[in-house]
Amino acid sequence: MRTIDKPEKILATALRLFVASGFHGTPTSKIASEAGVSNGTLFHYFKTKDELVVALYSSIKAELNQYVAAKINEAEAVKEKFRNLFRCSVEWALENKEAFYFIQQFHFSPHLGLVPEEEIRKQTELHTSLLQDAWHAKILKPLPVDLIAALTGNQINGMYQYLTVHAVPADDQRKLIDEVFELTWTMIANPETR
Amino acid sequence: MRTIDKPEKILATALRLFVASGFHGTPTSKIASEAGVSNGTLFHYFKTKDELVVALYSSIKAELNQYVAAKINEAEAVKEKFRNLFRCSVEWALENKEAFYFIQQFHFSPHLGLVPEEEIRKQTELHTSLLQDAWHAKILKPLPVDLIAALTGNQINGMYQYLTVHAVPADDQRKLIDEVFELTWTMIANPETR
DNA sequence: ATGTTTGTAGAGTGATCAGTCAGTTTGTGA
DNA sequence: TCACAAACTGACTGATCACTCTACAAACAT
Repeated sequence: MRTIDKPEKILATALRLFVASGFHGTPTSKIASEAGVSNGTLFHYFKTKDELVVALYSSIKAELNQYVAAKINEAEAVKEKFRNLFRCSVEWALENKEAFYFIQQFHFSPHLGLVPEEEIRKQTELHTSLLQDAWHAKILKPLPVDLIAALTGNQINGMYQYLTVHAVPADDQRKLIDEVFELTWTMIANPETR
Repeated sequence: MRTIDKPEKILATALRLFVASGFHGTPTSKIASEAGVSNGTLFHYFKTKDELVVALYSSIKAELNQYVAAKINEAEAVKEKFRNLFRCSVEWALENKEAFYFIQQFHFSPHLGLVPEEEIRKQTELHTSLLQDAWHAKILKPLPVDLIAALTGNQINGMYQYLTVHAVPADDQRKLIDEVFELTWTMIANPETR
């Protein structure tokens, strides 16, 4: 039982290879060898390749959620919470480009259907509860909550996409992110409530 | 030379299967048989599987562009053009869900790198020229054009995502799309210019 | 008619890959 | 010290797949 972290090493290697060549494009044998484990070991920890893919998705989502949740709770006011959510998500995405890319890749793949309903709910709980609260407090425009969720989620994607293809100095980057957040907030916030 | 439209039949079948099972998840043999052609015929028209995937992407993009371009030119004012662009894109996506899903799937796959630079430019020409014009006329906020492009593009995705999971009556749908467009426009338009 | 090109078929092939298995090593508890 | 389990190995396998090849048929040209 020499293992320090074989499953994690496998997941990390799989992430790198999946992003480079796609799920089906990367053989399990390559994942195993590049992770420094044998073929058998990989299947010892993950019964099937699909299970590996899903496990990778879940672990990445969990990490992202943990990261964001911590920062959100630092804030008091709802708007601050949203700002932190926006900021953190973008920053995390920029610091974990492969992981963020993988999430999107996974989202547009048949593997998404393999994730149990309950897990999906858990993963989105943070966002939904925040949105629900804000909506009930009439802080948001009278639009469907799910629509607001979809729009804000995609604002993050847009911000991320721009910053990945256009290198921007760190200072300007922060400013830009906050600027775009303000635009987003104006878009979804009810101007009548203060 | 019995062919009526075998290449198109192949592309249509490939689209359906790719969306259902992913690129690598669908064998060329299945595409051929479900399209009603032989295995050899498929490779007669498309030298490799990758070429088929890229050809499918190009044809879909071309179709979308043609559809949108026609409607944009109906409008005079810049804002109307943007509105038509937004409306059409969402409507096309809803009427061609598989195709729109495929575009995204393709975008987050290694195949994207196989599309020649020039083709990509052609495909985005419509959007970029429209944005460039608006930006030079100072109609838009003083933000990088590419950022505005990324944000608006993702607004369309968000709108599409919401409407695919929440069935909405056609009338309400139109209203909602226009409402979200107004929000988007407020977000990117320079309030000082009329 | 005759040759040539183009379209179509489908059996065949070599390579690849997910997953297995029989066996070895390493740690653990009595 | 020994028994037992869990971790680990890598050769192996059966299936699958992208792509080829040979053969034939239809259209067209001369």
